[in-house]
Amino acid sequence: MEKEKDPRAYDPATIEPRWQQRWEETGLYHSDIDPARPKHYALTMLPYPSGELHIGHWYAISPSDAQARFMRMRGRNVVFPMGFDAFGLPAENAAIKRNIHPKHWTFANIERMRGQLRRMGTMIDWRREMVSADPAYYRWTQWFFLQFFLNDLAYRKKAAVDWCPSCNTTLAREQVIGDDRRCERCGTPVIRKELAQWFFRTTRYAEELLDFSRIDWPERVQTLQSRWIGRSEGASVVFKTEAGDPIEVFTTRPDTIWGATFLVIAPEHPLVASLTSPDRKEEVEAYVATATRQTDLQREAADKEKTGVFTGGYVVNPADGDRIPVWVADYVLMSYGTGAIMAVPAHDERDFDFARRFGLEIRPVILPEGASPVTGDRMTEAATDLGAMFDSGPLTGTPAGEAFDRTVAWLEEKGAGKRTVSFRLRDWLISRQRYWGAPIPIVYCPEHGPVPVPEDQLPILLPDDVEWLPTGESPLKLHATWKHTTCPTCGGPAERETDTMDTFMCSSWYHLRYLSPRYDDGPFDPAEYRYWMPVDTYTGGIEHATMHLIYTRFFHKACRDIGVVQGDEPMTKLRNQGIILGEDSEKMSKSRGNVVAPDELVDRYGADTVRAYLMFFARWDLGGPWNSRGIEGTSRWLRRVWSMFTEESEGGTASQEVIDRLRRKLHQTLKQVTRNFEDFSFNTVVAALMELHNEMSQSRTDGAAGTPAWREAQEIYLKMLAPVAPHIAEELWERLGGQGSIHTQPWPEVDEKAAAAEEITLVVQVNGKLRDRVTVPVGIDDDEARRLALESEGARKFVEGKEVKQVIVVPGRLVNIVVR
RNA sequence: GCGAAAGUGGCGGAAUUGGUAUACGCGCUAGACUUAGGAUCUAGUCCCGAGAGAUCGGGUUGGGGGUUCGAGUCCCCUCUUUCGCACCA
Repeated sequence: MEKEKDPRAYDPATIEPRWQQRWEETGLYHSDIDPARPKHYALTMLPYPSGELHIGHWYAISPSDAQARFMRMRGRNVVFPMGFDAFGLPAENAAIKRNIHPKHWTFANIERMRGQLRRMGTMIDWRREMVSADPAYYRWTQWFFLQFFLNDLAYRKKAAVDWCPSCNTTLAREQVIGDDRRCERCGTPVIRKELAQWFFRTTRYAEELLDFSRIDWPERVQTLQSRWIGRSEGASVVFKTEAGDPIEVFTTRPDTIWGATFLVIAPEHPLVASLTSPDRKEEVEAYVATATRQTDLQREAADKEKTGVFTGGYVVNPADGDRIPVWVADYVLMSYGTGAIMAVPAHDERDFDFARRFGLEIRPVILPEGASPVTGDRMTEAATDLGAMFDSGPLTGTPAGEAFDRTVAWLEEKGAGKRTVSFRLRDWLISRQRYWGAPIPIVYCPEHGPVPVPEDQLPILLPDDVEWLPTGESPLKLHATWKHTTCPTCGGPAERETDTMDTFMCSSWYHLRYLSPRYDDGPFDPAEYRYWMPVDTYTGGIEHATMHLIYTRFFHKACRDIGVVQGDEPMTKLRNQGIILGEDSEKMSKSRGNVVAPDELVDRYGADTVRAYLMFFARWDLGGPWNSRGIEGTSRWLRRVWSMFTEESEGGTASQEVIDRLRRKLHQTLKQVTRNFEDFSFNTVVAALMELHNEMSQSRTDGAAGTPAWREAQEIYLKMLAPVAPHIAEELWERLGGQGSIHTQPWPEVDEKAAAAEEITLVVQVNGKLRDRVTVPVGIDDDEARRLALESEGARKFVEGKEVKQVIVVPGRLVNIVVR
């Protein structure tokens, strides 16, 4: 069944490798500083070298590449770099499973993925590649850690941290996902562990991170980040224990303070022991022990009935001097606010539930508008709406709108409280008890405590000879010699920090290393920074909204304040692609067997077809299920384009009308494609090119081939096709006799005159319903349009015998006749 | 529970942002070419009704209401799906 190959047929398997090689040889995609041209930094999120590129990588990268190519043709000096986020757990897991060194596994994967990226036909400048696991890179990751340490942005603290028992490491808060608090990577429910760990002070930037006014990021990402940061305005109020110890609480409703009938503190609160009376000691300790042992999953289940225990201690409400009991309950979290709340059951649902359960007093002090007064024992639910204050001492009668401000002012005057803002965001835990990461450049000296490793001793290299089986301790700790060193301060014996850094630390600054990956005097060459930064367009998945995309913004702002970088934001414009699902509309996974392998598709259709189909098959920001039949249509289109450009055709006999129609469609398409590329609306780019191809085919049938207009259409067509399908466009450009590479051609200019129609179809409506269409000259005046509409046959049938009340003329579009 | 996004033919989707709904592609139907077709080409293809026919009428953007000369688009209510957060004081 072997079929004879037609030598004239479109054969991507031949032309694609040929052009890839030629582009590489000529350095077509090298981008260097050029002060004469406006720069454009196009960045797409770097892949993790997991083995090979899957279709999701192609979906993220190839449209981003097309957009970058478009910007280049529009006259920008575009840099489109690529690298590998090469540290991380999968390398260790693979190493354990296959008994190969994580380094070998990782770098073999990188080699393979580089080849795939080349095969994709990307405009990557490979001279700028960075690999985060390369000592030349992580030397500077460690350097950044030192800058943070020296500027009080990194600190070590013993705290209850999230621990993944499967990955055997701590996780940042952001890496714990879902209602059942699972590990972001492996899905195992996390547990709590008390450990001394390194943190970055991300919370110091909480307020600034909420400001998106300088960047063009999707609303969705802004919302996700804002909610993650979780800003609440309120007041901190100090209650005093009978022993005189202050207990600070945070409340968003200071106006309800006269209704506070008890206080609740978290089981981990430092004052639990001192508040507990001897007779309650046993019960309180038992409760605290249980609460601590429980996972957060069990503790934070929202529908769980509230538990708690009375400490036997009391505090004084600073508002009215009332003595109120202190309870311990796990519905109060040590990690938010101050770990203590004033409970106002009348006006807070959680406090209401708790008070009902334990028979505590419910004392209403706010009357929401329209509500009628009730006593506490008759309330069926908390009245959480704002309202006028009553039974509130000197502030009784304060209306809803002023309640908050006046109470805070009153408390401030008394020295009992002040206005504060609380954030949900927590500091970033960066310690990991794993081998395959950048070692934290700290030495512990018995004399001097944690001492930073001097800059000139970086990088702290990872040793190759380790046992990387996870034990819960860092593998570096178990190495015979690695951790033993001397104190940089006193020269005495000391031990290295054996934890490594979260890989999100590596990916927080990779866009800077691309600028000068071999630079030795700093993390990046300042001259390159000045020219290229900030990133103009950043593309990648939305799943990083509250992880990488918060970290990298924090990192940039922190570095700005240290004086390492300039500007307030690292990435000006962000665009997210959606997710490609399997053909069964389920998430792709090996176990489901619904994985689409891009290499097989390239073998069968060629990279250009795969690129074009990925741009065409769905809205880029939404993604959707794969359709293996759909790609045939895109393949067919490129084959037809090939034929249209390569087949000899008679022509030159076309009428002026045919020529005009061709040029109109051509320039209208150019206008649309330009706009769609700017908007990342890739599916309509391809659709428009298909439409224009159809029009050109028709024109050729009508004798347009061989005319100057045909030649113009061919050239513009290829230029518009070039970002989408770079190989076929380049090949056909050469065959057409084009000068140089098509990828360095300027983007064509729209001929507005050609695009404008001489005649338009005027829609005639009667009472808003389409009744006729009339062809009219383009500049027709309203009166004439009205006359033609009223005379049109289609309209007359519906107007006859009725009174014309009104005629609406939308110039160039339609006439609507309103009758009764 | 809170928040966000989406709902358009058999399917993926388009609609210049309030002005011809269903572009483009898949699939399907018929035909041509062919030893053959899961290749290629041509024509057709939202639904209902009438007509031999060209055509003609009616309906249609999850559902219901509203604003407007005119609504897929704006407003209100509602349903469904997806995602994010979830005892955050």
